Amino acid sequence: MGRGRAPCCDKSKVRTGPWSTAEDLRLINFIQKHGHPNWRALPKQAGLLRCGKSCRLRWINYLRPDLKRGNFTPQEEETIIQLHNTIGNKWSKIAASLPGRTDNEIKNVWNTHLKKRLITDEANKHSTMDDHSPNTCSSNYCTSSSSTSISTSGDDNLEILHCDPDNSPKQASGYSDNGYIENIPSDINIDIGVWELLNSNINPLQESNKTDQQINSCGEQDTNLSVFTENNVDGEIELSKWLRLLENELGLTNDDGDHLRMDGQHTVDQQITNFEPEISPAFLDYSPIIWPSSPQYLGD
DNA sequence: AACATTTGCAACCGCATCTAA
DNA sequence: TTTAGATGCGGTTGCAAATGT
Repeated sequence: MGRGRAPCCDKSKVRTGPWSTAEDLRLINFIQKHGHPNWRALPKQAGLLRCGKSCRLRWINYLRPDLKRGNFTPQEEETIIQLHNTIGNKWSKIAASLPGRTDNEIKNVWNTHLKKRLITDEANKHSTMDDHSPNTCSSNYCTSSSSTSISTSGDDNLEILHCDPDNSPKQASGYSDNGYIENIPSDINIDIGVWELLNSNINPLQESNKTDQQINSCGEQDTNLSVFTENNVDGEIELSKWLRLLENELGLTNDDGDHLRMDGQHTVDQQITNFEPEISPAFLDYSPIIWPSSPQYLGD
């Protein structure tokens, strides 16, 4: 161990920053097909202009199908507090005790909520000892500035992965200055679509006249992306077609099938098109998926 | 309404550790 | 056993959204 550390990649040749929908789909597609035996080689094999570490992080923290989403339950928070009290900042160890949660997520929750809450509770305890006033700040996420209570539903907020309009993302904003879309309409729910599409049972290309249902944000129409299977020899072609369907759903193409930026302008990204011309440059560049993973995107 | 500040979290960085040749 | 590359991990940062003034 302890060799001189070689750069993990040539930073000038990789993309950084938020992942686009197409990048996510391409990563998902590749891992579904091939797994991830070698993260370093994966970006090139998958046609992604990303560092292997970035791909790994994206998959582990965001795209893995077994991830839980939504707020932490009081039980989970209690587990984190107890384990942190025992082993400290061993986030991966703590995450191992919380199935579906990532070390990064736990770290963020600790730093943004739990640590502050413990400090507040400690302060309250001391003040209570002074004036014997009841501690009214026992609810979760009750910080000094607000009292956003979290859902305590028994199914750990898994409802957000289904078609619950009340829990759909209220807004997802991108970076208009960089060409990212300004807003994703809340009724698109791309977050739901991806995994439901991946897990569903009807080949979209055999059922191509059912586009509306296939890419339906609610995923109520069962679909099967056979493009994601090893056995499909035309997988890449089918994937391209499927991505086009998805682009249509997202409004990334016009009626003629031309690729559009979300602002309606045509666009070309030569770097990306060099990899796979079938994939819309607009799609690769201008549509970051915003998953409903954070309380701010959830309904009241 | 406009601006400033705070919050929350995805993503990045770099060191530690693991693994295979 | 040594070495180099790959992966894991924890700290930190950047930025959009939320909130306050």
